[in-house]
Amino acid sequence: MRIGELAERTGTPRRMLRYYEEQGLLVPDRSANGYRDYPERSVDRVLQIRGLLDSGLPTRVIKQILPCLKQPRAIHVTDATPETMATLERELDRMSRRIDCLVRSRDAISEYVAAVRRGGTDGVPEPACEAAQEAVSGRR
DNA sequence: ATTCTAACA
DNA sequence: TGTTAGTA
Repeated sequence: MRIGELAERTGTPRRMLRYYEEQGLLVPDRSANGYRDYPERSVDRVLQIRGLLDSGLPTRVIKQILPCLKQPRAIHVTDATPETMATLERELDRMSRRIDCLVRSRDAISEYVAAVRRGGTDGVPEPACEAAQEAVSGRR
């Protein structure tokens, strides 16, 4: 399939699809006319890439483990070289920190939203306001 | 009509 | 990232 179809089927901008190629992730074949030609499996592959990206993994790390990933899903790296394992452990750490941050943000924003719904736009308790501001700005 | 590359602000 | 240009 060509880039347009893959873009629609994965909800990913063509621009990003070309970017992934630049970064060495999904490198498609080229048809005679020079158009990128993606195999069916690309749909899952793009979804997997996006999932990893959304999880905060940098493209360089994804590039490092993507070729080892088992077709469908599940992040089971086939050949676990010690270097790769070290990278993965570092990422695991970052993820945990990120999750903590997200939880704080969710709770703070949730509290703020609840406060606004119950009281007017003005009578919002200071604590909820500050907590939300803090969370949104990524501080702490 | 679609895609391609490259590059601007 | 949007977008535009000039192609194939």
